[in-house]
Amino acid sequence: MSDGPRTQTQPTTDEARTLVDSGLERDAMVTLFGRCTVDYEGRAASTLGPGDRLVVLKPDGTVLVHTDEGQQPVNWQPPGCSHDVMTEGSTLVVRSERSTPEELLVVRFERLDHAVAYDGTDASDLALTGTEDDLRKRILDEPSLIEPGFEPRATERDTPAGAVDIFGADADGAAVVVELKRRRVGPDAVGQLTRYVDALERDLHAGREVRGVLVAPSVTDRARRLLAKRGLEFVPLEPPE
Amino acid sequence: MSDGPRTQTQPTTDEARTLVDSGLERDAMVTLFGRCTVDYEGRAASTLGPGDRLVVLKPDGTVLVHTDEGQQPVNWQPPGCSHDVMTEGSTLVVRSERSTPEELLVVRFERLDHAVAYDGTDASDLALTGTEDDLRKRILDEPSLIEPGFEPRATERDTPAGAVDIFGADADGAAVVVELKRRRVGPDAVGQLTRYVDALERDLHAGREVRGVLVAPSVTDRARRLLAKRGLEFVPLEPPE
DNA sequence: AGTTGCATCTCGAGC
DNA sequence: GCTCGAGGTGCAACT
Repeated sequence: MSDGPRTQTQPTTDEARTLVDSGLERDAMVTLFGRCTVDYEGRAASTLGPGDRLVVLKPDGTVLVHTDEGQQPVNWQPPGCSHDVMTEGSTLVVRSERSTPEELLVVRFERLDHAVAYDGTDASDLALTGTEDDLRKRILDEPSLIEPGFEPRATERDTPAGAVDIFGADADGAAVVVELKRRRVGPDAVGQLTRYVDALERDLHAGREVRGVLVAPSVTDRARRLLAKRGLEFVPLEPPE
Repeated sequence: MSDGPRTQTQPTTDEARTLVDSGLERDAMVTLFGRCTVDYEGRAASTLGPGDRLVVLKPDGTVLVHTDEGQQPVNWQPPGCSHDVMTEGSTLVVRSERSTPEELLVVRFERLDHAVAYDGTDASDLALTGTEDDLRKRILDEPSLIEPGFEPRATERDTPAGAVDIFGADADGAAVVVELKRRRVGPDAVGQLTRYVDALERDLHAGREVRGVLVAPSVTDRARRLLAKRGLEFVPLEPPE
């Protein structure tokens, strides 16, 4: 059963520090809301002036600093950090640090409105459909979706340029490289397919043609032009469901 | 100044619905915590069984569903959605919907532990250094970092394959394409540079050599081999700060 | 609204 | 630990 969350409204810094410390100690998720500044240094470096934000501390070492806009946190720290909460006078300070790479995030609360520690468990896994893997299964199940006579020979076949999604042969026995994308593609996907085709043409007997087929729901104009210039093909196909 | 957040512990569904509705009405950030299931359908589709999660609703239409692990939300909705909160018996239900593309997220709370509406403002912008743009400025400031005699002629020069980061000439007057990356690069960056070099070699007088230079802190083995095979060059350089 | 490429991308799988 | 590519990527800039 649940006790409900430990919550404090307009707490003193000492009260809040205790709530955060004990919360993280027992693997709770902790949220803080108030006016704060944020400094980050690591792979890049940033500063953020004062503003009202929601700060989420997870027991796995994650930190998220969310403003009232946008899906992405304005600042963050990935899982694996060690959180450290302290007081500097009447200021609550959260330091989250990790190594490899060395990164430090510091949040300083000029004003703290609210602190909560949430205890909970989550045993469920997300079930997601409509991925590139679903598209691959669809093709392996019905190879003629690529073209009549297409025969898959390998998935994730390795080349000096990386792993090919599907490698196979056409009705004439020619090698075919298939690159899959779950959504409309641009020039980057053409570059990827090009790399694979080039690598296999060098790997296999010189002179043997290797066909390259891009499979996606659709392509942009520029991508279509690049495909044509490189002699590559496009098959429109969507992931199932 | 601040009244402090409106907060409810173990609220009834009606109480919570009112708090969420009025909170979003006045552009507050709203958080809910409890045992819930999540269903999503749009660019893909997903289901998530019951578990304890933190749900964040932003006034710009963002939804975030966070478990106690990971930096990324297990489910979400981007800005621009319209939130709808309702009750199904004793169950609180949040529906967030948008168009282009058509997407729907539904969160159903079997048990609701806590609801908060946070009022706040944030006028500060993030100041970030160490980006690719900083690296570009560094090179334009001191072109000899590429090589003695290098002269930048254009940034973001357009080609049929996309825009080139820096286009210039070497001491002999030969065309040089520079591709910048703020961090260690793999085969994808080589493919990108290859596309640009190929495009420019066709655009400029045939026969004129176009050099391709990848600028990054470092490259992977595979990327280095691909560079060599394509006759491209690498200059190790990091963004400033 | 569509395109293009960056991102402190994150994440998982493979090695 | 590093490498590589997918992602419901998000996001800004530009057309």
